[in-house]
Amino acid sequence: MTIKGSARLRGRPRGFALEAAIEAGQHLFHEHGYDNVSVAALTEAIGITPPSFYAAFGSKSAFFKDTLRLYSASVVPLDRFLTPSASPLTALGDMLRAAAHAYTAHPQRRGCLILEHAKAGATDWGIAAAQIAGENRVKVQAFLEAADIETSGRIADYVATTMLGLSAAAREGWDTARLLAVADTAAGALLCRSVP
Amino acid sequence: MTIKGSARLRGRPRGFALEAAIEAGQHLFHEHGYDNVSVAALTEAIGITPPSFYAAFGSKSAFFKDTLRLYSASVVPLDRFLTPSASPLTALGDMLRAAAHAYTAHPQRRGCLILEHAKAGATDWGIAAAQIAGENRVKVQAFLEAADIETSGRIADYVATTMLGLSAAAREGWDTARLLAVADTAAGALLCRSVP
DNA sequence: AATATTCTGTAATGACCATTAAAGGAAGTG
DNA sequence: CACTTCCTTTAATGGTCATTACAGAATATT
Repeated sequence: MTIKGSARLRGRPRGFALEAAIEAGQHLFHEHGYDNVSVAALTEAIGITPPSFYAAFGSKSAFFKDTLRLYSASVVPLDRFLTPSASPLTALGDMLRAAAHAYTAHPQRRGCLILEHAKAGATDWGIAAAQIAGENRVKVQAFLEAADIETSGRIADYVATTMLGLSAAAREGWDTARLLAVADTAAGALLCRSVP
Repeated sequence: MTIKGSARLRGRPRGFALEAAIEAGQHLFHEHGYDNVSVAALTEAIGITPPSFYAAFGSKSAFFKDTLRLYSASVVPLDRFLTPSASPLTALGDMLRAAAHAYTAHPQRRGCLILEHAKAGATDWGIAAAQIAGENRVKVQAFLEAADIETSGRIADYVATTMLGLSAAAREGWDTARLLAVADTAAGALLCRSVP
């Protein structure tokens, strides 16, 4: 019944797959939010008991950070859009449109797992989410600076705010078409008077 | 020690002011969010004990709805901007700039109390917040339709999303200048290619 | 086979949560 | 003054929460 074989380990083998457990937790956190997901709900979804959960992941917040890592590595392909191919501002518009799609792709799990957890106060899991969000904003700004775009900070802030708005609107239940129209409008704003 | 005299009432008079209590609760909810404010914290801030709280307000969520009403009646002067004075799109831009200011006016209590609570799942307090947010969006759209602006729904959605983004960015700690620059960019987008 | 090591299950821990039962206090009405 | 009505206080209620002792089970090493 062993599943993941990094092998070489001594004692009783783990009876469940780490990655599948993290994915199940990611889905729960994404749908309901950190505070509304209990450890009991997590262990039931994974199919294990609390001691197995704590032996494998340490704590609820540490497990949440694992799901954050999996999410940012798999769901948000930021670097796919930040390539020096076409016009940089067009690329950002495409990124906004992709976000509009991604944030409404699954009827549950609306919005962005990272952004929706980045406003929590001083909790360590909120800080972790805010840090990833900040790193992504820095990537956007660096991408603009590399393309010699003036007011890169201002445009990066505008894009980041629009992503926050799209994520929040998705969580309020807006459908793909409405979010896509908003992304189109924002993308047009980038092209129109980007350096006022 | 009676404070508010609606008089005419029979029994022992209430030992605290209703409105001051609601304002204190509004500040706590705004700073920490509904779930992170316990009834114990509320009663301590007000200076009363739980039974007085429940006798006066019924429940925590009913009290929160009271704070929502006070907030939307006092803090968000939406109708101030939706007057048929200048250009409608300019008015919306001014509204966005005012939001950027309001959402960062108090170092605690960042963002919009209503918008930040409008994404909660099926809780009655979340539904109440979402309803107020929806009503405000309808007001914006009606304002645009009254001015014979085409694609009023699309523009209302763009403005609503921008407000959501501004509120979320404020909660992440952005200062007034950054939010104001974002609002300027969004306001420019409204004027530039509003009917694409 | 013996032992060390790691996982798993049952069941509990203490903390906090929203809410309330019961009794006493303060005002009005008769 | 007697009585009703409403507020306030103390102290509890049952529930859920994240986390963990403890004992048993499964694997590796010796």
